[in-house]
Amino acid sequence: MTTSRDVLAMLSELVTLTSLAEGSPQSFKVRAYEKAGLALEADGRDLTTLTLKELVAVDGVGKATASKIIEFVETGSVEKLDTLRKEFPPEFVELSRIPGLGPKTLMLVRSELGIENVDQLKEAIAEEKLRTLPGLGATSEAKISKSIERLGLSGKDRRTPIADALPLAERLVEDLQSLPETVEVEFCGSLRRFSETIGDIDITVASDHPDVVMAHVVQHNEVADLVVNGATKTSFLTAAGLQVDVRVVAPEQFGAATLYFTGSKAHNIELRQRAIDRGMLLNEYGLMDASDEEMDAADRPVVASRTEAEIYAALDMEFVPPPMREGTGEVPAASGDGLPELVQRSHIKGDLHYHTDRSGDGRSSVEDMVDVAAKAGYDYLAITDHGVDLAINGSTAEEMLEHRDHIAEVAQAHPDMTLMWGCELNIGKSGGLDYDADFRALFDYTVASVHSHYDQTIVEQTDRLVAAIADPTVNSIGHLTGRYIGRRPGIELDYTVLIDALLEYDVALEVNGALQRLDAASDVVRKAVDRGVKLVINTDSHHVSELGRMEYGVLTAQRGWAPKDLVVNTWDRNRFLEWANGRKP
DNA sequence: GCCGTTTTCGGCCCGACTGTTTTCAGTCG
Repeated sequence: MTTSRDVLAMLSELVTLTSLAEGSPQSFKVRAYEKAGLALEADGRDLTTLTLKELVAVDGVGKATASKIIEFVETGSVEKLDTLRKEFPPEFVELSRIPGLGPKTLMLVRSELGIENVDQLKEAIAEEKLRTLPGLGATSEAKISKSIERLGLSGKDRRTPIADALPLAERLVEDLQSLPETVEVEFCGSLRRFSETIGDIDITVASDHPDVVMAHVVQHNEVADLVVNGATKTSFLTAAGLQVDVRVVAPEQFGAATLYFTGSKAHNIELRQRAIDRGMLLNEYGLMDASDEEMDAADRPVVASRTEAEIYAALDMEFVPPPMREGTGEVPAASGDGLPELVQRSHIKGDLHYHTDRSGDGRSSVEDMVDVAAKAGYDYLAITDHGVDLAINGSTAEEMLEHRDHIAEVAQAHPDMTLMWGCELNIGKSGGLDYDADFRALFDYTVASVHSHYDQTIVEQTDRLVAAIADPTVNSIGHLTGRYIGRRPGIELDYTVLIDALLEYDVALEVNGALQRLDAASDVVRKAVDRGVKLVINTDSHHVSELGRMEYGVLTAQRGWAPKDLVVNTWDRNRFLEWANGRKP
């Protein structure tokens, strides 16, 4: 059966192969496919059910792309794609993954040397044949040779989980900040947009002394291999094969630079188009008045450049928070009807998925966990240690009752905070939950989550979740798919059915702030938000050091366009408690 | 391939770095 994901994969392959055929990834045809793919992904509807007319109605999708999608859904293949596949077999396409080897050079080595795969390319390099081609020399040959060696270890399509990239980026920013010549530093790119996997780390430095900053970067102990080293830009690979790009700009250009390097590419293109429509030019150095076309680019009067906020304002737009900058409707929204009132970290009034050492995997005492929550300024807190079904980590009914008394004691020391005795229920293979229904009903608050049986069909998994959602003792669904980003994919679900159930039973969907999880994922959050599903942002803390995850959960929710009012733990205490008690049998 | 207060053609975001040239093409983001 063809799915939306298959359609998007088909378009993605069309992008790859067409950029070879056109000789440039910047070709307008390639960009058109790319744009159509992004637009359809953001659309969220089941692409296999849309008519030609409905497809063409999507901004960025024309008749040609729409016809290909219909052809694909009806026949399982696309003639144009089949033709391209014959021209560019997989082993040849594999060559395009080599960094530094673009479509032009690729077609040159194919036509001149008959190279069709990596082995033949290696052979040609060994025989020093590449350097004989026009535009190439011994240096290029050596560079390509090196790129082949690290193929798969680094480069174009290797993604790093955010949990690995964020700590490194924070260390690098801190290090660069310590230079006296540095005015400001920020990591940008997909990391700042809080994408769950990162292609490379982009760092923008504001300084009047780019030479000092570049010299400092080159000698940094994280540098395993220098890729690029210019006057204002240095790129290097870490020992783990992650690429880091550092760019230096003048302090008065910092806003334009961070805006540009944060992207996304699609967001930037829309902003630049908006600038052009207003007789201006937007690049990484600023927003310039371009009404005098004769004028040298360098002489154009700067309209805004110091901060991102000034640039958005000069483009007659609301400020767009980085997590929303994906080119999925945020530019028109920020220029017209307005962005939603996004949830912010400062709105959060409580954590509702929170462990203590009552759980086998908890590592801090009730006293300490409650203490740090109180210091974080929360009005309410649900202690949700594991239920009995999670054998190693869970607690029996008797242990849970003792735990309740313990929590009540600790609560006396925190009169300003409502402390709830809760539970993280385990969703069994077919949707069963811990204890019996009467006992479950005793808890002040529950979060139900999947911890096992990851290998069932999408229908079985969806049924299992719906069964849990329908149970009147369940307040929320925790880490929806059980994924670990980059390590374990998580269960597959029918989101239409899932969202219907969440709405019907008024159960909140968790956005789990653990960096390895960020579950529900931002695209699922956006689907849920569109339908008005209630959300809850939690840390799933198991230790007093993990409360910072709330920020990560908030950023993920922002990527899903989550408005404050749909997030139940932004509500004041009475409103929240009324909702939480609403389902009690 | 897509799009249209210049609507069926002629535009389409913008710049740094590198290696090869000696003014620029290719690649990348």
